[in-house]
Amino acid sequence: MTTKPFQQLVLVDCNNFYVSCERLFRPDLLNTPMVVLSNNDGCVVSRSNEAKAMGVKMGQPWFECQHLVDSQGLMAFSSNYALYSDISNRVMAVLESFAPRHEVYSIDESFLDLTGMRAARDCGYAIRERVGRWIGIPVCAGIGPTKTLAKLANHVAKKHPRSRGVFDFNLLTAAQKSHLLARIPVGEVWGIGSKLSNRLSRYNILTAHDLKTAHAPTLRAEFGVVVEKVQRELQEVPCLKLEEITPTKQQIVCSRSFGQPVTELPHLLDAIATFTANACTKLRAQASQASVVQVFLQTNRFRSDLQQYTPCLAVPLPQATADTLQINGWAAELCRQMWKPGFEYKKAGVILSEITPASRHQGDLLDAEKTGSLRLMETLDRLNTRFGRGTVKISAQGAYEQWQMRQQRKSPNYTTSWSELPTA
DNA sequence: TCTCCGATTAGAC
DNA sequence: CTAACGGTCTAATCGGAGA
Repeated sequence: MTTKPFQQLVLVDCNNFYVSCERLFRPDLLNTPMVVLSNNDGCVVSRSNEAKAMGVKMGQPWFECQHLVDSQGLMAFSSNYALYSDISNRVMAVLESFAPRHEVYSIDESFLDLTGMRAARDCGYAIRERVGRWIGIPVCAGIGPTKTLAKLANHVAKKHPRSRGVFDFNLLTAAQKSHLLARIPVGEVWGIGSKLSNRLSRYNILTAHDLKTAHAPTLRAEFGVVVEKVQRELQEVPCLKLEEITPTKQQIVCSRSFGQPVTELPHLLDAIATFTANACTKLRAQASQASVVQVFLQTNRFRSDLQQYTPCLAVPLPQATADTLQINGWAAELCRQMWKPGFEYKKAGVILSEITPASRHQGDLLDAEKTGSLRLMETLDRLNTRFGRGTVKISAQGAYEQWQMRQQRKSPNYTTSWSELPTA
C-alpha cells in the first residue's frame, strides 16, 4: 500500500504590490517612503517598507498620516486599478509557466502546486528571479503541505531577510516546526482575524502552535467549523483545495463613496446608472443573468452631527437579465423611491443577486427586442474592452460629475493608455 | 419540529 | 479654514417566520 505523498503548495505573494507597481514607472522612488490610497483617497492600502517603518498602518485613514508628507517626505498615490490589474496579469502569466496546476487567489497572490517536485525551494528562488527580471515586481514564495502552511511559510519568507524571499516549511524537522509555530502569534494565521484571536486568547490559545495542539472538540464547539479547519490545516491535513477554476460570483456589487456629499436626485441617478453599468458588465463577463436588483444609499456615518439615513430596497425582476438598460430602469426606480430631500448622501451602490447562467433558451426566445438588446450589450462590451472602460455609456450616465470620487494623486495609465504615456 | 430566509458577523485583500 | 475613514466577496451562524 502506498501512502499519498504530501503536497507541496507554493504561495507566491507580491511585495507591497500596488507600491511596487507605481515604482515600475518611477524608479526614482525606489527608496522613497510611499503609500497607495484606497478609492476616494480614503485609506492607506499599500505601503513601502519605508512607510511601514514610519508607523503608517494598513487601512489607516489618509488624513491621519498626511502630516508625514511635510515632516518626513512621505508620498501618496491614488489607486490605479487599470495599472495594477495589467501588471498582475503579467505576473500571473509568468507564474503559470512554473506549474500547470495553480490558483490565482487575489490580485497579488497565487498558489502553485509543485507536489512531487524534488527541489521546491530552488523552484521558489527561480520564480522570484524570473518575476523580478521579467516583470520587475519583487515576490516572496512560501512552501507548505497545506494552503494555510504555505501562507504561513510565505509570511516567514517576507519577514526574515535570511530566507532571501523563499521559505519551505516541508524541509523542517518536527522540532523545528513546533519551534517556529510557537513563535507565530495566532492572529497571523490565515483565517484568524482580530476578533477570533481575541476570543482565542481567553482560552490561552496565543500562538499558531497553541491552535494546532488545542483540544479539537472544544475548539469546534466554541469556534465553529472555520477554526476547526484552520487547525486541521496547521496539522498538515489539507482541508482547502486548490480552486483552479474561479467559481462564478453569486452576487455582484458596485458601490462608491462620493467625492463630495450628494443631495440632488439627478446626481444620484447618474451615479446609480454608472454603478449599474459596471455591475452588468461584470455580470455579462461571467456569462450570467441576475434576477434581483438592489440599491442602497448612505449618508456619512462619521458625521454624527448630521441626520443619518441608510435605505436599501430590492426588487425581483420579472425575468432574469444582464441588460444594462433594463436593469438600470429598475435601479433608477428604486433610487427614486428611496431618495428624500434634506439628506447629504455620501455613498450609494447597486447589488445584483440571484445570479444564474445566461441561457438564451429561456422565455420567449424569438423576441426580437430581446435579441436586439443582447447584441447591443455585446457591442458595448467589446468597445469598452477595446478602447477602455467608459468609452461607450448609457444615456443616464455622465451628465453630472459632482459625485465622482476623489483621485487627486493618480499616476498615468502607463500600460493601458497610449494617450497617458509621458512624451520623451 | 423542521426548514427557509434575512440579517449579522467575520474574514481576506 | 475645516473636515477628512475603501470596495468586493464568501461562508457561517442565528433568530424568527412559516410549513
